[in-house]
Amino acid sequence: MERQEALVQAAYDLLAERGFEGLRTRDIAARVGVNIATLHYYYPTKEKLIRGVVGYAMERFRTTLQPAGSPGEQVRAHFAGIRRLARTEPKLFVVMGELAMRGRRDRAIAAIVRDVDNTWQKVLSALLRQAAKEGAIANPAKADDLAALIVATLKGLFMLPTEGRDPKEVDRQLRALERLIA
Amino acid sequence: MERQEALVQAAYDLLAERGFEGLRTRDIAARVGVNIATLHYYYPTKEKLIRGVVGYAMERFRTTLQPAGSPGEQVRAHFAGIRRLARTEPKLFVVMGELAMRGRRDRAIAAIVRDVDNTWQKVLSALLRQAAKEGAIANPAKADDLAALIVATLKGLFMLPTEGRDPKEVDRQLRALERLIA
DNA sequence: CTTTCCATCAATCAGATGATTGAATGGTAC
DNA sequence: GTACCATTCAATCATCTGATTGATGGAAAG
Repeated sequence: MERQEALVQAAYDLLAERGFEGLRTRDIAARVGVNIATLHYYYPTKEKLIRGVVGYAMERFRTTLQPAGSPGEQVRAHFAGIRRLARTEPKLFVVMGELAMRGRRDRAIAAIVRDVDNTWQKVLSALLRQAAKEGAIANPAKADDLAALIVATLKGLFMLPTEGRDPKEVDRQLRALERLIA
Repeated sequence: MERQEALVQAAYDLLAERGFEGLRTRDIAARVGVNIATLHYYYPTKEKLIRGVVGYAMERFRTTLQPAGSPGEQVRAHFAGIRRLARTEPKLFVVMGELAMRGRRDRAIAAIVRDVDNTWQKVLSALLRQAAKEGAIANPAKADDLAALIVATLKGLFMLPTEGRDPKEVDRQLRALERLIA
C-alpha cells in the first residue's frame, strides 16, 4: 500500500481505538513502521492528515448509502445495510461519532458531516416516498421530517457507544423502528 | 461558592466548550482564578476532577427525568421537558455526549452512563405503558424496546451536534416522533 | 505568644507532543 | 560518473501538560 494511504488508514484505525483525545502522530507513524519525519513529509501537519481521514471515512460511508434491492423492500434493505455495516465495520461508526463531536469545534469538519447527513436524509426520504407510493408503508405526511428523524435514531443507535450491551437489543430496537414506520 | 464546587463547575463548562480533547487543568484553575497546585490540593489528579464532573452532570440530568404533569400527558410532557432542557442548558447535552463517547474507553464512566440510560429508558417505558392503558397511544407490543428506541432517538437528536441547523427542524422531528408513537 | 493546621502560591520537574533540520540512501536522467 | 530528485531517518527543538515541592500567610488551639 502507498505510504500516503497507509498513514490515513493507520490514523483512521487509531482514531477509532483512542478517539481524538488519544490520537498521536508518533503512534500513527509507528503503526505504519515509519519515522515521524516521513509522516510530516506527506502530511505537513496533523490537521492535514486528519482531513485525509475525514475524506476516507466519509467516502466509505457515502458509498454504502446507495439504494439496492427490490423497490418495495428498499427501506428495509437500507436498515439491513446499516446493521450489516455496523457489524462488519464497527470502526466506521466510531470514527463518524468522533467526527460528529469534533464538528462542534471545527467548521470544516462540521460542513462535511452536515453534507453527508443531508445526503443520507435525502436518500431515505426518497425511499420513504417510493415505499408509500407502493403501499409498503403508510403515507408519511412529511417524508423529510420522518427521514431526518430516522437518521437521528440510527445515529443514536450506532454512533453513540453501546458497548457492554447485548447486540440483540439493537436488533430488537431496529425492528421496533421498522414497526413504527410501517 | 466553595472552591471544590467552583472547580467542578469550571471543568464542566470547559468540557462543554472544548471537549475532552481540549480540557486542560491549567485552564480550569485559571477560570476559577486559582493556582494549579490549589486544584491538585482538592483533586489530586485530573481523573478525580473528571469524576466530579461526571457526578455533577449526571445528577443534573437525572433530576430532570422525574415525570410530571397529568397522567395521560406525561409522555408528551417528557418530550417537552427534554426540549426545554436542551434550550436552557445546552451544555448539559454537550457534556453528556462527551461522556458517552469517553465511555467507550473508560469502564467507570461507561457504567455510569449506562446506568443513567437504563433509568431513562425505564421511566419512559413506564410512561408508555400508562399512556397506553389510558388509551392516549396505541398499545405498544414491547414497551421496553420502544422506550429504548425513543431514548436512542433523543440522544441522536440532542447529544450529537446540530449546530448550523434551524432549531425548528428539531421541533418538527420531535413532532414527527410523537406522531409515530400515537 | 507560640504552635499547629489549612489553604494557597511561585517555581519547577519530567515526560509527552507536534514539528524541524540536516544528513544518508537509492533511483533516474544526461 | 555526475548531477538531481524523491524518500527516509536519527537527532533535536520548543512548547505543552499533569503533577510536585517548599515556602508563606493566616486562622484556630493551647
